[in-house]
Amino acid sequence: MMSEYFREQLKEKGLKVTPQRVAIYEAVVELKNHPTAENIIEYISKIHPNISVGTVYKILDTLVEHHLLNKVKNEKDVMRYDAVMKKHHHLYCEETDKIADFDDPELDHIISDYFTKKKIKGFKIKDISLQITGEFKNK
Amino acid sequence: MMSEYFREQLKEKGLKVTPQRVAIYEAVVELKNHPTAENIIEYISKIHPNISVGTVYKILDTLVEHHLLNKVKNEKDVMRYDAVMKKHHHLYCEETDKIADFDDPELDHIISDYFTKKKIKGFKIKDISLQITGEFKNK
DNA sequence: TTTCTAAAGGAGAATTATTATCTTTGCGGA
DNA sequence: TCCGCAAAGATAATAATTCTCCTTTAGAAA
Ligand SMILES: [Mn+2]
Ligand SMILES: [Mn+2]
Ligand SMILES: [Zn+2]
Ligand SMILES: [Zn+2]
Repeated sequence: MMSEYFREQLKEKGLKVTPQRVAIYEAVVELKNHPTAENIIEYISKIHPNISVGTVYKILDTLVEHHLLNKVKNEKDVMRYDAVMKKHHHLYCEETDKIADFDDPELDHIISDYFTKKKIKGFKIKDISLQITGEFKNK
Repeated sequence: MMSEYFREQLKEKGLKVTPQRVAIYEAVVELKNHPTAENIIEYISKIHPNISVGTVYKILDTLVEHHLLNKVKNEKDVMRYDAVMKKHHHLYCEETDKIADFDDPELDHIISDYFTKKKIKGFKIKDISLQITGEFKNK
């Protein structure tokens, strides 16, 4: 089972392993395209028909707080979630609302190199992420 | 008056020049830190005590649509606005919710160079922006 | 195993940000 | 100056999220 690691993580952080937490985490992993709370509810409603909307939000918050999930910025008024915890960038398609992961160590190296040489005065950088907007070519 | 340009722009785009539009635009320019609709309402309520909340949102939308303002992404559930239309990046402070502009043509050049050489398969890039999180050093 | 209890879930109300509707106002062309 | 339509105002509606309060349950302890 691929959620063994997740269960372990919950325990390590002193959080209870509940079927709801596991289902939500698995949903975020399964649902590509950085799902919304609504996407997650729809997805797991087959297994957990009675899961409460408030519970989903609460669990998402808890998991983000404990670094088991990430929130993904976007210009819409809906938060989206990501199970990929490794630092990475995002490709945004404005037309389709698709968000894809983009990982490029070479580029990261170039950028972090640049900022070790050229500091931003008055600002201590913790993290840099690229938002690449454009469109996915179908075919 | 510094909003002459703005008035001109409204006319060019066939939009009426109203005191509310001017006030909102000036508020976004004046209020540094990429204000929210609420910030804007508070700011202009001295001059326009009766401005309607819905009007503020509608005007902000209109101005964004006509490229006279920009929306700024952030992880909170409130949209923020920017009068700086030139492409630029943002410095985010998680602690204080401050968002500052960051402009660096040299860096932009390096990045766009990188992507002319190394394409992302299946994706047509329209724009790249950096989100730099960290903290502002107070003095 | 059974018991206990704090943590977590469920139901639904409340809140927040935003959008929509509908009426009134006023910008700006003629 | 007049007029029509775009835009503003008031307020209701919606959407996403959070809160409250009560019930359930994970998991530690007995
Ligand atoms: Mn909202
Ligand atoms: Mn919201
Ligand atoms: Zn991602
Ligand atoms: Zn800006």
